[in-house]
Amino acid sequence: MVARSEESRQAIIGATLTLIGLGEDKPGTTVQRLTIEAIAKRAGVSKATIYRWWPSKVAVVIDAFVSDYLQHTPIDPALPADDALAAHVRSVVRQYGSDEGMIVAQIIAEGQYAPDVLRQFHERFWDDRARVVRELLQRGVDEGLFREDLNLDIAASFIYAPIYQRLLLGGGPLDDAFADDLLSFALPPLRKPIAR
Amino acid sequence: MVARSEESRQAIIGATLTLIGLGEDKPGTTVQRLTIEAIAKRAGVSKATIYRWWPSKVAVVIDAFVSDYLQHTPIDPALPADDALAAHVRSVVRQYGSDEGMIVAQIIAEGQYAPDVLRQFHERFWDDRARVVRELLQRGVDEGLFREDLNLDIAASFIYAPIYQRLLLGGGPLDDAFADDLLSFALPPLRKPIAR
Amino acid sequence: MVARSEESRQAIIGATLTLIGLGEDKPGTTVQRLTIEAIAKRAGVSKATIYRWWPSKVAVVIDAFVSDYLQHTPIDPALPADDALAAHVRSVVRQYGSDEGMIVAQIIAEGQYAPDVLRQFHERFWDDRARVVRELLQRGVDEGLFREDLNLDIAASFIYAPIYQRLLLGGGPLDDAFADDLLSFALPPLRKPIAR
Amino acid sequence: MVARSEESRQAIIGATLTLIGLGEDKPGTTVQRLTIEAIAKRAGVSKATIYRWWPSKVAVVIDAFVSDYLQHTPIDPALPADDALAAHVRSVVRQYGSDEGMIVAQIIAEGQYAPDVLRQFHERFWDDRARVVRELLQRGVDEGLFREDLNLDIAASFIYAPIYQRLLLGGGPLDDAFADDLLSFALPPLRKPIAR
DNA sequence: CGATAAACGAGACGGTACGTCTGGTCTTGTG
DNA sequence: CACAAGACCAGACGTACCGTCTCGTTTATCG
Repeated sequence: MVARSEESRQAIIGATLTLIGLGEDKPGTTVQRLTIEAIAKRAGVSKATIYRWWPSKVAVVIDAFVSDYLQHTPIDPALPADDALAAHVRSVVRQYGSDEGMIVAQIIAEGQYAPDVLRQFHERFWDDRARVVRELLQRGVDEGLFREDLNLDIAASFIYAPIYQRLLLGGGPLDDAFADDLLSFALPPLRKPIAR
Repeated sequence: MVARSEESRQAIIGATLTLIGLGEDKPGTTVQRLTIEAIAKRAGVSKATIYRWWPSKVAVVIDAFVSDYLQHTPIDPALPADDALAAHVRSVVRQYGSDEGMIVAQIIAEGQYAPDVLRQFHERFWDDRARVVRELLQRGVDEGLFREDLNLDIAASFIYAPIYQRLLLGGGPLDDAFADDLLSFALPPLRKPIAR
Repeated sequence: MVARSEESRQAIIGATLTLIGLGEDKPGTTVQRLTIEAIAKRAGVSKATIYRWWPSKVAVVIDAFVSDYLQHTPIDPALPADDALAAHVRSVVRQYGSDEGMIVAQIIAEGQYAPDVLRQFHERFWDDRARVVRELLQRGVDEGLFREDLNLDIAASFIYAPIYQRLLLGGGPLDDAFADDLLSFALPPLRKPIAR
Repeated sequence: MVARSEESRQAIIGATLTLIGLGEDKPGTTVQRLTIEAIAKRAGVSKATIYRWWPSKVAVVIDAFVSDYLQHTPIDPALPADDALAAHVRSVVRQYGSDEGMIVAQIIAEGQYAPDVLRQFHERFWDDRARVVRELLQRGVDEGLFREDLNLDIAASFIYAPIYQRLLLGGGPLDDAFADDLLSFALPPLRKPIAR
């Protein structure tokens, strides 16, 4: 018995990142045009080795992206919940406005054809972030900033919705101005109504 | 000079709809797996004829979908603006919950790799609907139902955002319950604050 | 009824000659790569017009070649038959060593696939020349230079054979040296044996 | 590394022979109409496999013809040189009068457009036969049958010339009568002049 | 410590589709 | 009504990848 070669794994992931334009050098294809053959060639690895360990090229892309590239957009526990949420949203928007956004968009695109890709996307991207935001919203409720009847799931999900919409459908840049528009639309209904 | 053959056009569009699962018979592939070769074969048409009139398979799909299939989700002018909006949202959600939604999702997916697909999507799907909703929102403002400082563009866009999110990212069914959640989240911030 | 357009005919023949590299300008394709479409385009003529008057592209080539290009290699009646034959052979060899030879070779090549092309070749190239040579051989017999039991048909044909062999199979240049080799091999057996 | 599949090679060569009409079954196209796609289909082989190992369809044809089909027309060392030559010529003429001749003619035809085809023809058909005939002529000289000043190259080449002429230009059948005509024309000049 | 079994590179293989090209036919409108 | 313009069907072209497979070759354990 021989253990899986960590060297090969790294080579494959590195080649993949380079090929989709996230590495040092800059070939820069799309996920659609990325081929297993190209990864194998650039990684100096046999096609069979890739097929042995990943079920599809998208799986390699997700693996590469998550394990070696993804930067987290943490939430500042020192800020009040509404400000922390605003900061988080701006950070996410900025992240999705860069090359990373394009890859995420392409992964979601591939997910339209492969349910397990979408599942992977949820497990490795979405769930963590949604949970963090849910907790933040709960904190806001606890702090008396947000209304008590808030449906955390729906709220957390809908705050992100316009970001993904713009990422996937376009219609304008993912920049700070957009983040501000988003916040000015989505924050008010979260707030506790002013006592009257 | 010889005019374009309407017969061929119909055959191509019909074959395309059938192949992606929207026709009478039910082959039912995805847009990704759909091939020009298959369309040509089923339409009894030469590949060259397709390439002559459409730049890509996605262009054929959009054309087929819009011109022969798309059902409009009209807005009832007799209802008050808020009720009309609610009815419209429920209608759109229901539409996207069906086979049509899958095709829209796949078109958007292809759009991640071809900017002009996304542009086509905007021109032939989005713009009309966004305009209609904008007008509806304006009517709501005029009727005194919605707040006067409403940014119509942003509002119209963000109302749709959760629908596309669920369509593309999953996370639950596109059904009436979802429509209600969406409305209960998105409608309140539109309303004119009750005079205090 | 409108008469056949001589203007079109000339344009088609001119375009064809140019395309196979015998015209003023020098595109220079082979007969194989020559297409009716290209002829039509360059002649400013519809494809249908060509198909109406010629059965195939090779027919156009033969027509163009024979009617507007072919140079005759006449036989000098002032010379003794053996010298006249030698001059004629040198002239033919020189002609076949040029661009014309390549076209003849290509016409013969096409003739392997179309019997009527070969027939045309005989009728419009070969028969005249063979007859002329036969007459020359007869003259040689009459003049007492050539043996009386000469089979004129066979002799005429076999004198040309090495020329076509070299034209079609290669093996060396079609130049004066070759003509001399040919003559020194083929002339002696024609001659009347020296009385012994 | 995996070795080349002899099975595939055989299938391709067999399919090719059948398609050009030399196999058991009898489709019988010409080399011109023969397509790589048809070979691949009939051989149950991928097009890529053919392209991997042969540069063109004519290369496949030559390979198939030479390696699996070509019959040698040996020279009988027991006969005197002139009789052996006559036997050889009759044998070659008979061979070229059959289906094999048609294929050879078509290969030469293709050679007009591809120099390397002609080169292959020389290397794999011509050179051997020419050498054998040269040796035979030499033997004839040694035996005192043929003249001592014979240019072996030219003589060997010119003996074949009328055969190729009739093969390629037609003008009559390649039968024994033709072989006899050829011999009665080409043999005498080879012979040593009778001492006078 | 030598056998053995997995992991690996290399790449051949049967397939499928690509987008381009040509052939030959047919249609329409113009001079 | 001959013609140009060119749309059309048919299908081959050569290329690129797919995913599977068989090769040796190379380790790393285990008997």
